[in-house]
Order: sequence, then structure tokens, then C-alpha cells
Amino acid sequence: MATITDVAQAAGVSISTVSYALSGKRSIAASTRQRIMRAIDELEYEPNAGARMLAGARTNILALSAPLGPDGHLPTHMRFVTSVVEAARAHDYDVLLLATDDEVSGIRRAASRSLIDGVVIMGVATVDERVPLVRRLGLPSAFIGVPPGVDDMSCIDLDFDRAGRDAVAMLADAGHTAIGVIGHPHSYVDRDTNFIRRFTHGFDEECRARGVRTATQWPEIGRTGGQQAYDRLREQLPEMTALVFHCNEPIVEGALRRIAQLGLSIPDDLSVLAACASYAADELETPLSAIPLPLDEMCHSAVENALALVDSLGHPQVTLIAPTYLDRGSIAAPKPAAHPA
Amino acid sequence: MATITDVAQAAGVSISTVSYALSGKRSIAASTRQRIMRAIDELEYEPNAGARMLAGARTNILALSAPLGPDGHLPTHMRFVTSVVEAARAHDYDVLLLATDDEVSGIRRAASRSLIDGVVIMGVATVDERVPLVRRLGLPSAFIGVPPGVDDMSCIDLDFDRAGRDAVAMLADAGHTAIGVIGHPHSYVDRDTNFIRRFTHGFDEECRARGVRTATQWPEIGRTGGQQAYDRLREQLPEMTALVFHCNEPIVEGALRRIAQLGLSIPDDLSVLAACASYAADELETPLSAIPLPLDEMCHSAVENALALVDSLGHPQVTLIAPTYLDRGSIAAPKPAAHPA
DNA sequence: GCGCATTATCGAAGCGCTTCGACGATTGTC
DNA sequence: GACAATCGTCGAAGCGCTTCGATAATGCGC
Repeated sequence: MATITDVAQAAGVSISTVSYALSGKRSIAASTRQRIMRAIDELEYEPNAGARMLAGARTNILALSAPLGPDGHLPTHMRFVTSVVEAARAHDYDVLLLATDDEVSGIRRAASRSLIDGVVIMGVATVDERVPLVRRLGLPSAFIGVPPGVDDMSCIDLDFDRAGRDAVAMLADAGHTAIGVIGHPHSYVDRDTNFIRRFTHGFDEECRARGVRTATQWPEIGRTGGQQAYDRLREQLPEMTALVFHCNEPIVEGALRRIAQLGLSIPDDLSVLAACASYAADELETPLSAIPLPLDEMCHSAVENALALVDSLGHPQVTLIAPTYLDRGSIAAPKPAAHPA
Repeated sequence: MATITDVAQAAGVSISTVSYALSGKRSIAASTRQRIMRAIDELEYEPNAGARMLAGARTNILALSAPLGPDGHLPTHMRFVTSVVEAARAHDYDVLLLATDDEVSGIRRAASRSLIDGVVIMGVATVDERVPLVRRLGLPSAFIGVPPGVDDMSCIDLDFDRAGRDAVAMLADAGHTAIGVIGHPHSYVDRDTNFIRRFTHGFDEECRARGVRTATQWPEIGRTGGQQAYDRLREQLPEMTALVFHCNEPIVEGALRRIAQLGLSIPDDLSVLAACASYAADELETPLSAIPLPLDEMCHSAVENALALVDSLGHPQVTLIAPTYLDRGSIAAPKPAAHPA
């Protein structure tokens, strides 16, 4: 493998000149730069990563802390991971995947060994050891999701509170006054996951403000959970004319199947909105209007947040992305009531 | 951050002594070793990764080349990735995740920069540029899956040919003489994926040997594809009394749903076997007897294969894992025929 | 109790890079 | 046309580690 010395020799300059030509930290004559670049191409030179880490302060590696909980949703998880890798590559960074049970030790190890420049943290729990850890380590970090009560770290997330309000507003504006919600599996809720709490808060507030009646089901995990949840919801809120999903695909699919079984049609009998959908809501059996989870945007911002801290540009801050709406025709006005007032 | 010099000072020895105490490459007096270890603990010393890479020949990083094709199955993909990470950690290795479109450049970059000791390669295509690449780079590599015609590389895979034979044998032994197969989405087949070909080969051979009639459907991707495939299969092979799945969850679920819709019960009306199942076939609506894909075993072996080459222990070789069988009661003897011979 | 192998330790070289200070050569200023 | 500022380049230090002799201390046989 060619070293910088080989390149310097081939180009007839000193190694520091090569280094500066590559980093751009000092000006280099155009002709010299060209000779250097040609030598680099010919020798297929790639700078040695270890030497770079040791000499410079940079490793060009970002850790991705992605614990897959016992009930984690594999496809969503994978989408985040892939998206972070792509975002990192766009900045010439590689990703070290930390995905074992013990997230803390992984981050600590990689950081103490100066293997990484920073870390992107996903799957944030309400009480997350990684928050004090990266704070103590002074490690440039970007959270995907907002740990409750944190404001001294870079976090990126959908504005779930706003998404909850928008969901209500959209359906209420269409004329609905009784909206059911099928949420995430109750095992998520038991862990008191922050984004669920924020969505619910916004949703409930807006319902109260608008006098909309509502009921929520937190199902069992999986397709069957979705079916059951829908049945329970009908008992709880028989007058329901609109349904909001705030959950992952399998539950949506289970509920949609049940709805079809009952002979109900969307949106004629029931308006449906997929809120904060990490999946492609247009590939369901019934395409659903959605407030999409801007997954790629979140991952890209997270990577940029982390790298900004690495470069000491700006300060950590919490960013909430405004929800958007994608109409796929699953929302309509409710049927005229059987006995109007 | 503490350096080896700090540790040496604290323990009252030279840095080389500390290094040898850590690597065990020369004998160190027990008392000295203890002092050193105490110093390491107190100072929370972790060796600098860059320095290690530069001085030693090791980086303790393994690349994972995991291209997610356009039709890749996210959950299966994630299971592999997670499993590789865990296997690597068991050997004190970290994983650099290469998961962009351009796999070749990722591997080349990481290798040329001496960032990685080796690479684990998954999602092997029939004609895979990564084979000549790692061969040319002389990079220790382990394939998960066997690229066709390759015998000079470490590969680990399920013995798909054998799995195909076993599937037939198991059902034929139970008395079935007409077996339908629902395979992977035809987009996989079009790419001429090697493992599908091997399964099919073993399956067909065994059918021929035993005089079993068979038909295969390569469905569209997704749940709906599964339903359609089952319907077509019934037309093609009306006397079918057993069904083999060689595909991913969504297709299985679609087909199972169709089977339930038709009022058929498993295994009374239809025996079903999930072959090479990467998913938990006991969590389906109807638990299925299966020939499981030994995913963890494959990933662990792949990591060990790669590390063996890093340590120059042994030579590359192709290993096929013998299929196993998990009985979950979805296979029974066929119903006595309506008009016996 | 002498030589010899073994054990325990040290010092120094060197891995390939970044970066600082130095210095001659240009360029610009009044 | 003298002086300063800037440009382009070089040499050398040093990042933290591994590893190769070298050296001192110990154990052993006879």
C-alpha cells in the first residue's frame, strides 16, 4: 500500500506539501497540486486511517448506538440504520454500528479509545443512561428522538405534539367529532416512551379544545393486536367515525383487515389517518393518508448535528420538525348521522 | 484520557512492560502485572485505537458489507446485521457497517486505509463484484452465502440442496405424493439467486427420485403475492396435499390467510412446512413446522471464518450447515383419498 | 560456585500522518 | 526602490502504541 511518502517522492515534493494539498489547510500552487493528485491516482494512495487518527484529531468514524429492544420493530430499525449510514457517507464518514445489549459499554469503549468522533443515538428511552454518559465523556452526540428534560444536547425529532394536534384538526375540519386512536403496543407505553407521550398530549389537548370525543387502545404487539384493538375501540366509542393509527405496520394491517372483514369501507364508513408513519402507508392494502415520519430528514439532521459538534460549530439544540400531510384519500366527511340533531 | 505512559508511570514500569502485560506476548512477573492492572483500572486506561492500528497490524474492526437491495427483506436483513455485530463483539471486534449502494467502493476504501482487518459479506449475488475485489485486495473475507463457482473463499451457508431434499423426504415419508411450493418473490429468482437455485435443485431431484408430483409458484412481493400464489398453485396441482414455503414472512402470511379463508385446516387438510425460515415460524397465526435458517450460527461462523483468516489460521473453505427440523405439528399424513386405487 | 538457559524488564525505533515554525520567493504599498 | 505582507514549500516534532534487541536478575545442573 502506498504511503504519503511514496506520493511525495513521485510528485517531487515533501510529505507536508502532500498533506496540505489534501487537507487544503495551506495554499498550494495549482501546478504542484496537480502533480500530487496525479501521483495519488497512479499509486492509488489512500491515507492510513490509524495514522490519521493518531496524528490528527479526526477518525472520520461516527458511532451509531442502535439498541434493538426486545420488542423493537425490525423494519423501522433497519430503515433508520440504513439512512444514518447514507447520511454519514455523504460527509465522508463511516459508521461503527453499536448494536449490542450493553450500549453504554460500547459507546464508552469506542470513545475512550478515540475510535470515533461522535455518536448518533437512536431508540432513546425515557430514562436513558446514554444521556449522562455522553455528557460526561464530552462526546459530540446527536439524538434521534428527544429524551425528556434534555435541552443541552442536539436532538432531532418530529414535532409529535404538533402531529397529534394536526391529526385532530384534520379530522375535525372534515366534520368528525368522535375519533378513535390505535397506538403503539402497550409495552412501549409502559416504558413511558417520550414520543408517544408527546403525541398523546397534543392529540388530547386538541380534542379538548375542539370538543372532540376520543378513545385510545394500546394493543398487544403484532397483527392480532391490531384486530383486537379495533374491536375494543368500537365498544368504547361506538359513534367513532374516524380512526388514527399511531403505531407500526403490523398493527395497522391487523386493524385494516378487521375493518375489511366488518364490511366497512374507507373513507366512506370510516376515515383513517396514519400518523407518524415510518412505513410506506401507500403500500398497505388500503393506501392511507398519512403524517409521515420524516425518517431520512431526521437521520441526515442527526448526522449533521453530530458533525457540527465535532467541528465545534454552533451549540447543541433540540430541533423539532414540523409535521407534513400526505393525502391518499382515506379521509372524508363522516356519513350524515342516522338521527341528525 | 490516560495513555500507556501514564499507566507505566503509575505502575513504576516502562511502557513496553505495560504493552507486554496487556498483550501477553512476553512473560511478566505476577506482582508487576497486578500493579499494572491496578493502574489501568484507576486511570480508566483504554488503548488508543489509532496508535494501535498504526503500530500493530490490527484494527479490531470488521467491515460488514450488507447491501440492501431494492426488494430486500428488512427484518431478515436486520437480523443478520444484529447477529454479526454480536458475534464480532464476542471476539472484541467492532463492526463498520457498509450499507450504501456502492459496496465495492466502501470495501475498497476501508481496506486501503487499513481501517479494517477483514470483511463479512452478506447478500451475495450470483455475479458479485465483491468476490474479485476482496480476492485482489487479499482482504480476509467471509461470505454469508455461497457465490456460485467460488471455492477459494470462506463461505458459510445452510445446505440448501439438502434442505430441499429433506423437505421432500419429510413430506413423502408422511405419505404425500403431490407437494406445492411457494418460493421467494420472482424478482429474487430473476436475479438467479444461488441459494434458491440450490434449494430448488435438491427439491426437484428428490421429487423425481421418489415420484412425487410438484409445482412451484414464484409470487409477487408482499402479502398479496402469497394469496395469489396459493390460488395459482391449487389450479396447477389440484391434488396437492402438502405445501412448502421457501420465502419470507409476508408471503407466508398471505398464503396462510388464503388457506384459512378457504376453510382449510392445517395439518388436517393440508400439511405445511416452512423451509429455510429466517423468521420465527412459531409466531405465525398458525405455527409451522420448519427447517429453520440457522441465522445466528451462520453469522457466528462467518465472523470466525474472517478472523481465522486475519490470524492466518487455516485456509478459506466453503462450509454448508446441515438442515435441522423443528416440529410444530403442521405436518400430518394426507387425508385418505376420496377414491383410493 | 561456574556457566548457561530462562525470566523479567527496559530503551529505542518506527508505524504514517498532521501541524508548527522557518524561510526564500513573490507581490503590494507609499 | 525599500519594507512588509503573503504565498508556497520544507523539515522536524510528536501523536500512542508494538516490537525488537539488549541487559540484568534469577534458577539449574554438576
